[in-house]
Amino acid sequence: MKAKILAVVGPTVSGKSALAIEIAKRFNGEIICCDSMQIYKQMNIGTAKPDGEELNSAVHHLFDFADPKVSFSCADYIPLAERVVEDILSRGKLPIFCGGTGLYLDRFLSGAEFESTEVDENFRREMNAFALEFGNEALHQKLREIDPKSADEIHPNNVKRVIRALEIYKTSGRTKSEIDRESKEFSSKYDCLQIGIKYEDRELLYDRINLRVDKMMQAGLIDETRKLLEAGVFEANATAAQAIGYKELLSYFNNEKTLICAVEDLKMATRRYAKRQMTWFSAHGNVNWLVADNKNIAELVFEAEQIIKEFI
RNA sequence: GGGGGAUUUCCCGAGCGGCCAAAGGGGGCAGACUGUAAAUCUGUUGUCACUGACUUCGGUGGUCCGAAUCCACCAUCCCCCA
Repeated sequence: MKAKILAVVGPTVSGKSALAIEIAKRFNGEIICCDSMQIYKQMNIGTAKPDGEELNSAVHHLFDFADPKVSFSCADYIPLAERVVEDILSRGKLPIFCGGTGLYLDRFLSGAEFESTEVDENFRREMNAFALEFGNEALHQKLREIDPKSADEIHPNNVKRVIRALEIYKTSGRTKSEIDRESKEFSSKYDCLQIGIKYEDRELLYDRINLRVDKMMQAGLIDETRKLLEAGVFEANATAAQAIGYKELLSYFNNEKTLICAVEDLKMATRRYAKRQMTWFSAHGNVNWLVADNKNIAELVFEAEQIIKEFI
């Protein structure tokens, strides 16, 4: 019998955090961050991290602990999440993943053991230079020679992925497609019920995004960005520097854009992100969708409760 | 009052007689995603009965076998001279 766990997923701004807290209260649960950006310290406003009051209303794990200057990846996340889940289960509580980073959850639930394929920054730089000089197709051809299956699956223009596939071969001596195939043989140690929040009316979701961004600005996103800038987060080229919110405001600091334009960019980037998340979640995992249009939190909680009761 | 330049598909912007439903970019929409994922990449974007037809390039009328492209007038905007 596999241990039962929960995950609250969905696009940004859909109300996952609030729902997860209510579920935690009702089912003796503890929340685990499944968001690639809320894990970082010093990034509170821009990542819409749960605030003090929310953090007090349920136990939260893996939020606000990583140094934004240090690169953190999915690979780092998995073992940490594993440890936290086991800890929560050992205390007889219900682990509840909450967050919009579909890849992290997906990789965690796959149960696959990770190969010790390392990151090789020099190799990445070298390959990038190669692609710049000889073209994306030439780089892709290199991949085709060692791993035709991956070459078929990765578009030549997706240089980042092509390089990663090459890097896997270089550091592990095995091809990406081989490792992928083996990883499929693993199955999850957990029985995870995924609850998703979605808005059928896109306008509604986009209105929420715009409102949230305006609130972030009022709450001091500019100052928070300035502090990250001064701390050198953006030069570090770390994962945290990719976070939506800060990088858009950078063009304002550099006098490339007016503040109004930068904020518009931020809203747009958030909308696109939300769309990518919806695409991901509708294609991965078995999500039980709750339609949030015109519903208040109490109604959503009630619907979620029904589904969870049946699951548990 | 006189002279010059503009007006293109949701936006910016190429085109300057046929190969134009109209380059390119942005945005929109859809999708992919297995150790960088709030990242990266792909497709699509006038309408339809969609290997073809129809309507579009400020407006109206011309020239021509044929016009977004040439001419005339009108409208709006910009610049220069007074």
